Amino acid sequence: MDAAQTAALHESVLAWYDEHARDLPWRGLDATPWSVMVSELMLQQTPVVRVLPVHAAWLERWPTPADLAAETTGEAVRMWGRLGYPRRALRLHAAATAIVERHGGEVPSSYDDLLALPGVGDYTASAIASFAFGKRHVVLDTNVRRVLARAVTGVEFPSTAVTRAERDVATALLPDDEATAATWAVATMELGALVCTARQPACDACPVAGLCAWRAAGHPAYDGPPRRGQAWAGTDRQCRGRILALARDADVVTAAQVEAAWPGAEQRERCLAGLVADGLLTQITPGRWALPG
DNA sequence: CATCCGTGGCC
DNA sequence: TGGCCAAGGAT
Repeated sequence: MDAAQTAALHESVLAWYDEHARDLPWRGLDATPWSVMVSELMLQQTPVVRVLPVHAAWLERWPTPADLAAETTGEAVRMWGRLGYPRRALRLHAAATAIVERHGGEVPSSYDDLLALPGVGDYTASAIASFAFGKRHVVLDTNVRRVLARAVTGVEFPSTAVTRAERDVATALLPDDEATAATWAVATMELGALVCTARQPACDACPVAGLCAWRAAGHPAYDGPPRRGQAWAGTDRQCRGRILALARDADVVTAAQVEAAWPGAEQRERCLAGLVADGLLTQITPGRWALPG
């Protein structure tokens, strides 16, 4: 993609975002870095509509990292509700503690400091630095990867893992100006979330349809390696979810309740032990468990 | 690098 | 109906 095409791509996406961006709470002018950080952890593998109410309740109860750090991890897990992957609640709590200990209670602004926090990987560190602090970073999430795969590379879906070539493409497209780069990051994500979707891309409504390599090639079908879906029925994840749901909804969970929730004894015991090992559950007395206090 | 880790909605 | 997907991270 040459300089003129890159400029056209920037202009089209940024103009589209200016017009169509959703008014999400963590994007408001009054949104704190902590609000942005909480949203990013919650949004990992979780749809926006499900995050909205939990994010609001979370910020209401714990407006700063110090507020959360002063709480028990069990309360964080309970507040997490049914967002899924509850270890994220533990990581957010641990991150809040680290922020208090290492950063005076303020969410750090540098990529490296963010990356060092629990639950913060490359994507989340880049996203917080970019969205909360206006810094210039390549923000490669599933949406951006799909947009670039289609518009630039001309394939329907990106590879399973981020490749060097893919990162090079994203880096080459990142606007030089810091503020513009930050807007570009959120704008390309939004385009992937609202228009260039995985299942039914709305090419008719796409601001870069005229520049899209995948569309120009006639929307060739994906021909890469099969993208494995995650099994669910009968897995440890389902079993763990059942058990933890009991603990969220009560002060104490008994062995009888756990047995009623999952028939297989071996798997049940393994998952129970796993939840305790992960810090999601505490054994109070033999046969009785609760969220960590 | 492959696998594990929740949950719910959609076509 | 069930596979697929949703702002990934840790190991």
